[in-house]
Amino acid sequence: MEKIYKHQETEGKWYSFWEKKGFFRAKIDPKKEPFMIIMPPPNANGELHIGHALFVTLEDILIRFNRMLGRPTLWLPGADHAGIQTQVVYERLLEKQGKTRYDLGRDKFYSEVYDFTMKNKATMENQLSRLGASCDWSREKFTLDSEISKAVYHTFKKLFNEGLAYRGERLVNWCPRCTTALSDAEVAHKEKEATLWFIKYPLAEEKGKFIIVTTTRPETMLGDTAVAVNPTDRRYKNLIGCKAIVPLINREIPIIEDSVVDKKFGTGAVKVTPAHDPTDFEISERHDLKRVQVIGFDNRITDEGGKYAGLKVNEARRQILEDLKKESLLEKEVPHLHSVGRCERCNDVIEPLVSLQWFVKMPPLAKPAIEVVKEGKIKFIPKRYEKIYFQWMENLRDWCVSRQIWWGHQLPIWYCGSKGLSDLQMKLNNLPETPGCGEIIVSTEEPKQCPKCHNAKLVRDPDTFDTWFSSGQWPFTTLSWPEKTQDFQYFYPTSVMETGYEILFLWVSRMIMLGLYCTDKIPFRTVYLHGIVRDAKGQKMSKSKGNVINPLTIADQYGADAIRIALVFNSTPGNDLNLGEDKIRGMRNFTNKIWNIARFVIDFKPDFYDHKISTEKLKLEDKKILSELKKTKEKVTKSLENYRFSDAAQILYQFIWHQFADIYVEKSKDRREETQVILEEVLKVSMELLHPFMPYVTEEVWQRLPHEGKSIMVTPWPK
RNA sequence: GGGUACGUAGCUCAGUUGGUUAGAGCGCUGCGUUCACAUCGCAGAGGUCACAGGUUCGAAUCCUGUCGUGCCCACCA
Repeated sequence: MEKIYKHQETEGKWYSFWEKKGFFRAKIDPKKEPFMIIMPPPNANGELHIGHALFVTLEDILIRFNRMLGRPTLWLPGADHAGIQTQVVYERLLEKQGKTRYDLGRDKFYSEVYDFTMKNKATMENQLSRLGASCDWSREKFTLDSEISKAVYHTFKKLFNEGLAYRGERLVNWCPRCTTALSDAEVAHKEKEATLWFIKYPLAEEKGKFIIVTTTRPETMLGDTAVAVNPTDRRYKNLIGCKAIVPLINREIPIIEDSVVDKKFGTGAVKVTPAHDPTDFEISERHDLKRVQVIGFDNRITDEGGKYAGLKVNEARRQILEDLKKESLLEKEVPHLHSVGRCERCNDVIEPLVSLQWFVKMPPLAKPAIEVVKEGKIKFIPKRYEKIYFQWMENLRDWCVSRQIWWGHQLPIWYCGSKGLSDLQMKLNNLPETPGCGEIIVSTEEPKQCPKCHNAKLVRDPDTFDTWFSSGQWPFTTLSWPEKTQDFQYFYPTSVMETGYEILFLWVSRMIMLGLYCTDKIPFRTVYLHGIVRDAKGQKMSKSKGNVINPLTIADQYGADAIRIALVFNSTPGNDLNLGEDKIRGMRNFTNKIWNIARFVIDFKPDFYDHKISTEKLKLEDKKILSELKKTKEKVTKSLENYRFSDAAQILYQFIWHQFADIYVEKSKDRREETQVILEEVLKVSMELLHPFMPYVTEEVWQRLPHEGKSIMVTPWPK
């Protein structure tokens, strides 16, 4: 054997060996209890990053461990079309060529993005393989596969028929850059230093007197339809019911009372802009106020804004402040810290706007989803995330599932004639007006005509589903639901959902809700949440900081085994982990240590030695290493059963390096004929225990030792 | 404002229901290469477990408070 272990030569060899032998393919055995993980489908719009390497490692450890335990084991891989994110990525590529999606048109854009996605998907599959992912490629799925789409439509139809999906005009989070509505979960709030302006609104009845309101967004005053104060605020008691005048546009608006107003904030009087602020929208519902939309979907002031019409929001703000100053209506301005919502995908500032969208009612879906966790039917690791989950689930607003983008599942909704569409949809998609009765038809297949008026010219809703609406059904759509296939019957509910804590709300909660709703069963029994991989100093990895560790480059350099074990060594569930090249190098050294123990054991060929361990001949050191091996077996098994990957890895590291190599191997040197069989046994079992963590080097060594069976991968877990 | 987590060796972090001299990796110091491995070995230094109280026979671990840090959520006009 060579002096140095060459991962470049072994890794590819063993992966294709395993694949050819069909070891990744799950086989149903009704007599045995299955183990199954649905792989969180990576977004097919780029390459794998270190976060993917972490999930591959954790899931592959669980999969290989359970497979060796003899359970029929399925790890189902997939890829996500990742709606908005992919569309943003592709639009940025187009931008470099000076183009927009509108230059291509919907069909061409879709097919280009499709090709782009397929290319990325193929790259990622290759990268997953390189990391040793022992998933069942024969069952691979993509979120836009036709059966998956059908299942997604089926679910929506069910929701619609049962009154849980509805269309409504609501205040939604609007991303001007993506030109789409977003769900609450897709908006990231960040604190920002801003200004709080105090603006004088003249009183209509008393000349020369004012009520002073405070705002961080003076430009929205164009859409003010009231001034609100707290009912218990004595300062304004006799103004309630009076009128104020919105400066610059001279609109007369009522002064009203509403308990949502905080007396202590600013002057205690707030301007109410129902069309552009969630709180104000609610006030308008309580007081039946008009909603004047002054900011358009293009982020410019609408015609309602009088002389400011057509200005961009920022320009309008500057102009309005200037004009207010001229009229001496700007009382003062003070620095103010407040949070601004941004689009999670493109980072543009979110504009709350009223628009007609499709929603899914949350409370009826959330209730059972809370119960199954409370009852312990689904367990979270670590447990503290259960509390975070409850808090979120108990305060859910209805879920806006329609997106005004082109990349994704187009809504399975048809309207009889264009009047079913909103003005926004007509404009964004440049659609012609067509006659019809306006009937709404939700169907998994294109309907031939309107059931009401028999009009055959139906218009399909141009919007697409929120990506998370389809991925929220991933645990069962991948198993061919709603058909009750053998795979579905046998493997569902799945065993573990292993994913990052950052998508607890976006994804995990939706899977639980939709899983229960669609299948009447929990989608998985355990939720294991991992943290974010940071650099050696705990900084978030980013291209601009130049501290990104590319898992594939690192795997080339140090081996997939090294990066895998580095990712679990000394890290804990639910917490972020720091990873530097030093740590990976250290694990490469561990790989080489294993290799050299193997050289010592395997390259020695005594003329004769007994191939069975005979208890009478055992010396103290032999007994010691064998009993340590036994303890190691027990501890590693227990740790893996309890998802304590780091413990298991450290136990093995300590045992192999410090007890086996440093002590026993040294002591064995004087009496090789007697110890050879023990060396072989200890090494073989060590490899088997380590295999889930470091699949390649363990296979390479195992194959060179006396063994039964074809591969370490399918050998029984040491007892 | 609410929630949650963290503060342990120079650095990065483990430490599962409280129990003997508190651990690992990297780094550091000294010595050592024919004889598996310098991607190595041997020996070693280094911590009042943020701080202050409390519970206990016993606390890094449980409780209360203080200081500091991170993250999440929220209708912070």
